[in-house]
Amino acid sequence: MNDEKPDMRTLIAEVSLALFEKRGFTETSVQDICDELGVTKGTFYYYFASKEALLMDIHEQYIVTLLEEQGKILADADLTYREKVCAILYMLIRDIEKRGARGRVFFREMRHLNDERKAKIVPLRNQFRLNIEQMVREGVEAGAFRSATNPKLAAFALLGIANWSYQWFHPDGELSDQEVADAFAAMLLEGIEVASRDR
Amino acid sequence: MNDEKPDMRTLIAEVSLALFEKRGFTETSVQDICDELGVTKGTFYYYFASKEALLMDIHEQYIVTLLEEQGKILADADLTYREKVCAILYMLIRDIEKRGARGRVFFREMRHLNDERKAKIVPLRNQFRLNIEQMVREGVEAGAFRSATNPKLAAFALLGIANWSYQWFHPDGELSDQEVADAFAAMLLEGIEVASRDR
DNA sequence: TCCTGTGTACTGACCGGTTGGTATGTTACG
DNA sequence: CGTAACATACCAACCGGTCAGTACACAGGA
Repeated sequence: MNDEKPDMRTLIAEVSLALFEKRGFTETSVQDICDELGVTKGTFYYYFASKEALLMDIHEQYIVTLLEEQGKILADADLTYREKVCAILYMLIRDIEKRGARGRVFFREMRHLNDERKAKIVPLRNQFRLNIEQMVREGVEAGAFRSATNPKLAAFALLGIANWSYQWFHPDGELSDQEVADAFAAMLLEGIEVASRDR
Repeated sequence: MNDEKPDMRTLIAEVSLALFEKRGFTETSVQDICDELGVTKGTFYYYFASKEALLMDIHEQYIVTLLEEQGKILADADLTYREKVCAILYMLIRDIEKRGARGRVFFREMRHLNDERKAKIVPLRNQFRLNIEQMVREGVEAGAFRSATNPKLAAFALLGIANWSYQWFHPDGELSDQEVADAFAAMLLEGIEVASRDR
């Protein structure tokens, strides 16, 4: 019903996000944002205390949503450890299409938050990684993953593969998000080498 | 003998690199660089045509050296495909210690180059990836890697794993660069899952 | 040996333009 | 009539970059 609620604050955040992604945080002036919306700086500072507060908003929203989605996957008792790896990878790759801009801004512009604000975001970001690490650890204990697996490094590898996709993956390319996620999961789970080892 | 040749141009580049890494390209003013060196802006612009020209210098030096090193590894006929994967990974991880600042600046600040300059760097950057892709393709043909392997995605996975390390790896941590590289190579080559599939 | 010319390396003052941010109106509406 | 939602005008600080001028080393001619 009330589908159209302009909500200037949200509008500012959305437009800013697009500009931050395209040109970067520092390279986007408050004036640029206002020009894009056809308002003046008075409006901006009526809704946000500072340019940095706006950036904080974007960061908080992104990581919190991400953690929620991850939580659902990891808590799902019906999934095997293999399926959890697939699901996390798919979630991150698909994410590029869904909230790619948010993700790119998140990784690239975090350093522009002041220390106090960073201290709120970084633990959340780390939590995301630690959750994966914990899942791998349990997978090792449950016998699903090799005993030689270092859970910490496995988590970093998974995140590296997924997050690096932000640099090249386009949803309208030759491979779909699902295909890419599946291929990555296969590599991480089974490796690319033909068997020539004892097991 | 003539070990000590101050060479102001090199000095400026070194100091700038450190500042760019710490604070970012845009956030580092030419004045900051000059203050650090105790010279004036006139000196800076005597040696560099612009702030961006300096950034280009840093980029060019980095990617060219990297491509050279990679070439040596990939051209080495004595190495197996497995060893080549290990060597590339080790090269990139060890690189973090050796020229970590250069690498971080390279990935983060490339967008501040103008189109013309980017057109010189991007192909070199792509070449690095394509070389890995080609190596994987040959490995598949030679029967060293699974036939199901997508060389393009495998190259992206390898680069993702290695390049993401820039975000967390510290050479003085609990794991050495060699250990990390080996563990990553094992994951990519053999996977983390225990065998439960047909092959 | 002295004088003079010349290029290098650098200084310091300055430019127009932009920045994030603010103080103070003005307007529309409940 | 009061308050929420803006507009307007402005600020000091800073930005990348320019430019005329200069200290000094060194070369060469007399």
